[in-house]
Amino acid sequence: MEDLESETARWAEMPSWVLGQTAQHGSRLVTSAFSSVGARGYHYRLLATLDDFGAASQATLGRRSGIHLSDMVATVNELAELGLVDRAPDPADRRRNVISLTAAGKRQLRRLENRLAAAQQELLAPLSPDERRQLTALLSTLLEHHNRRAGVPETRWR
Amino acid sequence: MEDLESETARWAEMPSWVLGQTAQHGSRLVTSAFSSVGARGYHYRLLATLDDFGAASQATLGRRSGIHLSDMVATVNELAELGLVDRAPDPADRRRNVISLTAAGKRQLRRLENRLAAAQQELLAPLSPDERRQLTALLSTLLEHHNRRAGVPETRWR
DNA sequence: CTCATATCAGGCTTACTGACATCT
DNA sequence: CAGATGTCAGTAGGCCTGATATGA
Repeated sequence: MEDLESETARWAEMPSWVLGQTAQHGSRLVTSAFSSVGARGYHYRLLATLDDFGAASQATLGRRSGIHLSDMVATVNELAELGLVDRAPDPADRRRNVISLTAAGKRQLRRLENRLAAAQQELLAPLSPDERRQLTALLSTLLEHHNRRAGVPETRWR
Repeated sequence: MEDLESETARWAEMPSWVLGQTAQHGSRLVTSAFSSVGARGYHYRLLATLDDFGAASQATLGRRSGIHLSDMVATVNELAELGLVDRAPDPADRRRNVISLTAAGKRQLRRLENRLAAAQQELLAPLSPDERRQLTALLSTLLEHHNRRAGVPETRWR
């Protein structure tokens, strides 16, 4: 028999494709989880960074969160307008703004983490606990390898 | 000791994050592989679809390749301008354009597949053959599950 | 009339580039 | 002076929504 059954596109077998498509599903789940409370990825990352490391300048937050300085501006604008963070001039360095988490911001962060956790469950639903460990282990190996090659600075402090 | 070693952002442990970041590395590799011969993802997908299933209308190609009709226009424009595909009116149905692969298009497709294969190797470099199989198996399980839930029509013929 | 086809205009998110004025 | 900081404008790719004109 020939290949009468080539129902599948040839690229559908490429690891990069399977990886990318799966990641897209994950991304969709997370994005819609966030947007259900009026947030997007950058919002969560910035709020979580503030909660983890405390108030800081935008440049520092950018280094800690991996969000570009140029995108940081808009992100802080949006969160500040929602009252989730506070932007105040740094008296010690007049170039800087000190961004801090508000009480409302903390509450929103809690909500986002709940939604995020639920999204993880949904994403991994078809896998057993053991398979989940295998998957994240394999992915982590790849990620670490490529992060090193690309010289990605983990999380930086200053 | 407290958590002096929380060098890692909290979201860095989320499966969706590890998955997404890894996919991004894969995407980067593939994108740069394609762009090294002046192409992008949609170009490859359309050329491969034409090679697999033969000439067809843009609407059909959209269904087969998963490329949106609205993006199909631009993709065909670009490929036609490069002489990689041919766009001709369908005498049987004056609404349709029949898109076909040219000899140059076939050559470009060969190039793209070579680059793509190399990118796969680079992406999976740190994994053993066995680990690669495990990874793609796990990812495929997830992908199939979520594709079903989302009602993704595999590859369609007409 | 309804449906399919092709087109155009636009949006979205993440990531990133460059320019700029300001301050250290 | 070099360097850091914040801001603004704009790009790219992939995905998607909508409106439109045409023809089956």
